[in-house]
Amino acid sequence: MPKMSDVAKLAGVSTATVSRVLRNPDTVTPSTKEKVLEAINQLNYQPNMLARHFRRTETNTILVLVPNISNTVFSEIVGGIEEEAAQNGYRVLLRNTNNQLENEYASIEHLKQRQVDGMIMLSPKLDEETLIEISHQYPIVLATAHLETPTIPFVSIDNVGSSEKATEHLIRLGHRWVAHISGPMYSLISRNRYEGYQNAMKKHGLNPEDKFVREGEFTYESGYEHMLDLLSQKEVPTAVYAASDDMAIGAINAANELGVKVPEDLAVVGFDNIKFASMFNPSLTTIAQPLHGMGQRSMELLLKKLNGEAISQTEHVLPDKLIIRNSCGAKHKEKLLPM
Amino acid sequence: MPKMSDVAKLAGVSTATVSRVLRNPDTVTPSTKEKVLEAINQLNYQPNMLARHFRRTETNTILVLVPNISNTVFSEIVGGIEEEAAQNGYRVLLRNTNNQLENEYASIEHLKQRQVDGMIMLSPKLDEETLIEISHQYPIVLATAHLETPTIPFVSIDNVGSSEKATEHLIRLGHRWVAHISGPMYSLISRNRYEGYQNAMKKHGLNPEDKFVREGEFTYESGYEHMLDLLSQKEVPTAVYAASDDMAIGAINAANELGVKVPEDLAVVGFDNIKFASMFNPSLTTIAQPLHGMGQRSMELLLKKLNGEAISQTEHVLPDKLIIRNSCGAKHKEKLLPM
DNA sequence: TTGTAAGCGTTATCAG
DNA sequence: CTGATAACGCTTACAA
Repeated sequence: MPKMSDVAKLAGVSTATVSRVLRNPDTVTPSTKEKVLEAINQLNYQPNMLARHFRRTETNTILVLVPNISNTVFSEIVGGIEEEAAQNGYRVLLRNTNNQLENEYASIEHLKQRQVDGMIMLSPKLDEETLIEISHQYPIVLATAHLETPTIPFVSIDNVGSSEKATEHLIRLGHRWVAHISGPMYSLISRNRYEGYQNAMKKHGLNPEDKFVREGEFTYESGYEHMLDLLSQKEVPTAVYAASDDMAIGAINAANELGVKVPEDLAVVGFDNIKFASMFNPSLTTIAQPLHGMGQRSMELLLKKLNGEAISQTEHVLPDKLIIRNSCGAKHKEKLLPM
Repeated sequence: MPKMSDVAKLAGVSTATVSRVLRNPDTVTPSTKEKVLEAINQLNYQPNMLARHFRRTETNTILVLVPNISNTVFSEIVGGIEEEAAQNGYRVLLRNTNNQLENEYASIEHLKQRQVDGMIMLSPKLDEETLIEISHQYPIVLATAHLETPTIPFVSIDNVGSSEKATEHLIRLGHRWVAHISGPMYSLISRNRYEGYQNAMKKHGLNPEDKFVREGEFTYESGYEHMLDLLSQKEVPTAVYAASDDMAIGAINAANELGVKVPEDLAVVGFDNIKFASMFNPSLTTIAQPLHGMGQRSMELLLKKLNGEAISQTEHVLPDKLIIRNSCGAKHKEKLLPM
């Protein structure tokens, strides 16, 4: 494995010059640059990044913490991050936390030990205090996350508003008994989506009764179980808004299991617009987040942090969109109720 | 940021001793070890991994190349890898190739530049020659891949046999016109699965006609398109075996689109047992690969390579399983035809 | 514009 | 069992 001194020797220059050719080519005379490049070629020299990183205490690599790599929501965000990173000479490495808080915490080690220069956390589960503490020491950005006190840059959508929109869509289709299967309440996102649901209900003079609200875990299984439960009551909802597509699909399958037809007997709206949402039968009406754009924006913010630029705005709320497909029954109806 | 020399000074020992406490605690007297640990604690010292890695020319990190992080097949394999890696003090970083050959090739840089010690490639697209060349220089292992010449350790299932099993299952349900939507033929896996399909057909005296075979790309869209095409012919298959669940789901939706009921009018079998296979309507009959186990095994093999142990066996074929659900119609039939 | 030389923080070798 | 010291390969003042 040839080293820089080998190249220097062959080119008849000093290692300093070789280093300059590699990192500041403009500060070197074309003719010597030529010689050096030729030597590099001849020896098939590759800089030892371990040495370079050590010397410069930086890696040009960022870490993305993904709760669950099999969730298309996250993989699309990662796509946006990678694009922006590549354009700026950064590498992206992913770490799957498997939704384990401990893994999330453990990944700070990568930063502490300087394996990566910065980190983007997708839907972090760590408490706000801990996050702020980390952010105090290392460049981090959050995505699909929301903070009470936006001291750390984060990228998100308006979860309250989008939830309101989703719920209102069901109400305008004539439903009065709209149920909600929420995400876990320890997550601010879940609380926000719940809040949006409540807002919409109240706005239309409906009472968001406890018997129609269930706290799920964003998973298929929890959607399934809670729907079985909701449908086993004396009074049964005619519509349900689930805070994730996985839960919405679970809910639909539970309804089918009980002979309740979707969307005829039960209208369903999900959240996320995962890849499977359009493939499922019935196709899912859902809220789409601008995932790619969210990834890009997060990386832009992280780049600013890495370059020591000031970040004037920490709260980045991007626009979402209600995508109407078949599960809500809108395509069966002639028209919606007025707003 | 305290360094080792700070700890040494505080503990009244040399840096060599501190280093020993950290890496070979048994070679140090308990009492001095105590002192050192206390100093470490007091200073909240964290070793600088960049320096350590540089010095030792190793990172204790491996890279997993994933074609598509949103494919549950891969995420489960990664789960197995991570488990095995963690037990052996290794970190796992992922890199999404997005199915781009160029990204796959580019990721060799991580190895060249020593950012990681080794690599596991999931379903690599690079040609065998290139792979062997890489393997000659760096520790790599392949998973869900198959080589003509098994010079590189790889973990796989018996794609021919499992395909045969899937096709035969349809034949035993009484189908004679069984179509096959394959993966791309540049991939050996696809060719193997196609071979299995052919074997089963011939074994039962059926002619695997070209008009019933289509080359897809493992994607939902390709399954959808090819099924539309298959069903638009004069003679129409009554069963289809798709080489991936994504394609099988696409095929089912295409059939539905044309008013062809699954499984009543068309029996479908997929491959992979992705998470959605059981959630879909109808639930998918499919071949399940022991994904977690495959991940584990790949990491075991990579560990051997990293430790310089000899690998006696390079070909690792794990057992698969046919999972019978609703899409094949077996649950409607009284009994299967004899083998 | 180029070269010299001093580190970066850790580990490994060799004495003691 | 412990300490002194020389690397590891690269970058970067500083000097020429």
